[in-house]
Amino acid sequence: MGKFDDDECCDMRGLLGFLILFLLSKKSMHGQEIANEIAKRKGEKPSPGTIYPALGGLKHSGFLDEQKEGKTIIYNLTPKGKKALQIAKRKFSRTFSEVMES
Amino acid sequence: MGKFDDDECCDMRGLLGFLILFLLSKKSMHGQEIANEIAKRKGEKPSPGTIYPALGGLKHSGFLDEQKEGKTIIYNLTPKGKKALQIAKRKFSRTFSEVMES
DNA sequence: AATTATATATCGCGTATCCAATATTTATCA
DNA sequence: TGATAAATATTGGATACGCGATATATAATT
Repeated sequence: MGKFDDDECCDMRGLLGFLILFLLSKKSMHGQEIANEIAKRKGEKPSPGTIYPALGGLKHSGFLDEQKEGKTIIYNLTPKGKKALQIAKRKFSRTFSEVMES
Repeated sequence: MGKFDDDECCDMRGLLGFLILFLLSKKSMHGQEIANEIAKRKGEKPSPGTIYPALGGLKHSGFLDEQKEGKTIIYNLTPKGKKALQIAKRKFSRTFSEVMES
């Protein structure tokens, strides 16, 4: 039936890769840290089946590199990732800048 | 086979419904006007197969009502739509507020 | 009235997104 | 060492997203 419940619209899918790149641009982190940062912002923690494929995709595209550290894997932005983030940020800002104000 | 080309990341899918609600909160519009507003921001005009189903979904969820005016259909936010937008805007801002600054 | 243009509607398709469940690896602790 | 916990990885499935193509309705033009 209805795509949305009650007074909830817009499940805010998408932009996960973008958000990950942004978070990593501020601080290198491992997967669980990233998931927790996202949880702080969106209210829901992405499941393992969400976060790790997303990280894998970004890595596969050359935007991230890894640095294994015992049990965890620290992700960093590559230069290509930084460039991609800049481009995406411009597009994001053009699209949504007005939304923020109010 | 990489999901992203070259230095493009994050195709910015999603949030179309949210963007439509936001645009309609500023001004009642018909479908093509909305599509053009989105084109101005995102750089690409959503196709008919994108915009009309999106509008239909929002209407079906009770967030919009229509007002037929000759050839066009003017969409307005319902009270429920306004409320949903407020909720979504809070979530959006919590998630992405830091991205804007820089 | 016939043609053309514009707005809206719908269908089929491919892909992305995300989750739940499960498995695997590595660390820590009893 | 053996058990537990944490981080990562993978798989399968449901849903959403968005496009292209096509179809319909209404308006404007001739």
